[in-house]
Amino acid sequence: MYWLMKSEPDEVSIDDVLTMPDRSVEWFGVRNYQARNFMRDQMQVGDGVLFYHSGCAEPGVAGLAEVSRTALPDETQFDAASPYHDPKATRDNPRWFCVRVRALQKTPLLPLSIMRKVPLLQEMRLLARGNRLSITPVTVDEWSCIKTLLQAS
DNA sequence: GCCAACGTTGGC
DNA sequence: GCCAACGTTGGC
Repeated sequence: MYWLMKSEPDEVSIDDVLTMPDRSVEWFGVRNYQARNFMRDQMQVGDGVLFYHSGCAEPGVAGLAEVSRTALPDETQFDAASPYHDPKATRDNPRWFCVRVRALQKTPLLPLSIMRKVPLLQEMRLLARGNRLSITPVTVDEWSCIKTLLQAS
């Protein structure tokens, strides 16, 4: 399957991940049940990932990545010092899970503003009115379209 | 900084 | 189970 995963570049950018060991990072900090369920129940090793920068001056797809490990409990939920701490989570009954994501390459930025204008992308979950999900599925057609756009730029 | 949209919480 | 209040997301 294919996914789009949002990250704030001030927190973890595509450049950051490319400098990490194995060029990969735990996708910690997701605290939304729908996004959690995608990671826990559906994401498989090898799934394609559009690495999206959000909450920044120019939001958009900034790189290509892949799922490199299926979901495990998100350690930050147990860490009282973490902003992602969840007092209701226990080791025996974890609430939050995260996959590991390996960056493959940085790409020229494909801005959200451009994606909104591409006819083939109009049905993207990302573009749906009021969408706030930080992880959204991407269809095969959308994936192909975006890869073409990235190569063209 | 604003604010629309949505998710979660908690009283009832 | 309802729903008002509140908090968060995230583009602009």
